[in-house]
Amino acid sequence: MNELIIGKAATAAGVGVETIRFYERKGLIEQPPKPLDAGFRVYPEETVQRIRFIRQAQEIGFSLREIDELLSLRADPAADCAHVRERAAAKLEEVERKIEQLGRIRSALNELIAACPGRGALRECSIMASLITATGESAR
Amino acid sequence: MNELIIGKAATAAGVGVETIRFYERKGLIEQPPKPLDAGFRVYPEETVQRIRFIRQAQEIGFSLREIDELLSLRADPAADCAHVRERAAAKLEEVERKIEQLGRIRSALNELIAACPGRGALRECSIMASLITATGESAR
DNA sequence: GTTGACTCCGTACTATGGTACGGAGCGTAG
DNA sequence: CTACGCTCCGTACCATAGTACGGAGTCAAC
Repeated sequence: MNELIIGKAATAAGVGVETIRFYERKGLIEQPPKPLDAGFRVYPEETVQRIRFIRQAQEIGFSLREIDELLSLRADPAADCAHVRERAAAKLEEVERKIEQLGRIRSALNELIAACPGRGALRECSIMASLITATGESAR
Repeated sequence: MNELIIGKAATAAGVGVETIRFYERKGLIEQPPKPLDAGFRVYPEETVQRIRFIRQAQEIGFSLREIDELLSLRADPAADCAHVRERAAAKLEEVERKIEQLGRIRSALNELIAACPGRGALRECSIMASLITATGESAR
């Protein structure tokens, strides 16, 4: 059969088997029930998506705890909408701060690359210098 | 005197004294020389900037090792320009990937907030759902 | 000239996010 | 029907990024 047992799910998601089990222990993903007739657990495709999301969210600086918070944000008609909205707005602000900081680093990198055009005349320039000029911050 | 000894530098940078020492051990910041006449080390203002940068870079998912790499990127006329350029370009790509992923999460959060407008009619909707529709990804 | 706050330095401990290991059970191919 | 690969589960170990602690020295104020 071609069912998504743990090893295949892991491969599909680009992680190791142990990582999936670790996320299960942490409550980040749900452990599928063990078939009653005693066999191996089968994972839904959605779990693979979920793991991929977890990894990407980690890359941009969210901890597993924060990722869990993100993932459990859901606008359910039955749930407390205002509360969800509030948390989503807070996360949104956080995300926007990150985007801004990344934008600054991007500018600094671009400046650095421009200052060092393969070969030719070049002002001396470091990331820190670019960042300081980029943010307009100086002696204080 | 109002010199930037470690405690003041730490306060100014928003970290603990131990964190500064830790970064020194890791080579992320330079330990200022101890005054010959035996006293406390004095930190330049630049170190405070540097620590602030380190913290911000951490928030967006760079490890200390990567931050060290970022910080040591400098276009020095005397240095190997092509090599610096190459590493800067690689970092830039990484930064751009992060910005994209953050953008997707931002859209998903906005969608979630829109789906849950304080009170009223609402489609059920989770971050994962938003992300999947946002990225156009589906069954596969 | 001693007290109190702080530095200095080494070592130890902590939390997070995994990774490795080992014994027992399951399942399919030959 | 058995050998091999995989699952299952627990426990142990690891790297990263700090945080805490303790004893000795320093500085500044009273």
